[in-house]
Amino acid sequence: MMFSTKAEYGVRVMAHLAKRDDDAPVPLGSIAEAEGLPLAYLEHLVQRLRREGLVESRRGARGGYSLSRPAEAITMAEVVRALEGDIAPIECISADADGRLICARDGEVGHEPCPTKLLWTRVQGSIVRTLSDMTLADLTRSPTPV
Amino acid sequence: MMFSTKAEYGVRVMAHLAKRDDDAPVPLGSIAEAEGLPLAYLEHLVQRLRREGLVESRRGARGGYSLSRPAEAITMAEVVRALEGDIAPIECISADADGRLICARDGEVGHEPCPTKLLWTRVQGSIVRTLSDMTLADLTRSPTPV
DNA sequence: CGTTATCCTAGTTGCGCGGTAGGTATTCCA
DNA sequence: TGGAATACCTACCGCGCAACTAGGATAACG
Repeated sequence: MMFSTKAEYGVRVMAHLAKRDDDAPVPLGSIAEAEGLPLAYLEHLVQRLRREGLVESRRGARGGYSLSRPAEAITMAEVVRALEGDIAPIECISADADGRLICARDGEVGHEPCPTKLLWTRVQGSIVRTLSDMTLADLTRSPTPV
Repeated sequence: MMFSTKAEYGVRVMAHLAKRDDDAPVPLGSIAEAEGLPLAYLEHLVQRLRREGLVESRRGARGGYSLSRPAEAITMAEVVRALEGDIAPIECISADADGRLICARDGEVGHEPCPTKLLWTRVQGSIVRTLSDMTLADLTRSPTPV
């Protein structure tokens, strides 16, 4: 597998929130119970989502979490990136500030650019593209139209 | 990162072999030295490639490895799958014998199919598609035409 | 004030990645 | 015919990180 359970669980939490799009916050405990996931662990994940501005929290009794934007305005690329960090197929590929892809192996051995760079940048591009083309709202519009 | 160094190193070995497409086998030691990678580790990786029929070996002095097919006939999907195992974005998504994608969470909680399945199957599809559309020969045709 | 919740910091545990080590089998060449 | 040179095989290992758990502090509501 390529993404960890951070992405798996975190996406399920977001999908859960997207279904209840009334503004009332949902306590994480009820999500954990409904999804069968450990609450203490979800707390870590949802903090990442909050720091990236994808969810808002209300503390105290009758508190909980809610989406900070309508589901149509949240791309899955944002969600996954918040949970997993930068999306790169392998270690040596990363994006600089401008989003341009750089390969750590380039110029390492002295001669031409790393021949495998082409492969990994294409893979990276296709992953990011499909994640960016999909919003949270698309997840709620099941049952799965493939 | 999503793929381990198995894929990274293994692809580099294959790319190395693709450049020398004269039929003489290349000893792994020379590849390890040229690429700056540990020989003993590469031996494990190249065994996976051999068991999947992607490379052929000749033992003994003047032995080594060579591609078992022309580079144009080896897709990167085959290479990566030989090295990493089945390609799945997360644990709960896997392919059955017919290549149909199944989600381990489906029907787990009792109600509707897992709403996140749509996301992960799309990601899986896009990864496999880009890996399948590319052959080893494409890697040798650098310098990187993006 | 007590209950319900988020928030924060620290552990803990198991496992798999990224190797090493050492030996055996096979083939070429002088 | 006997080394070299190579592939092949099995076993082992250390360390980092994923996947949690624990326990408390803080805040809001009734």
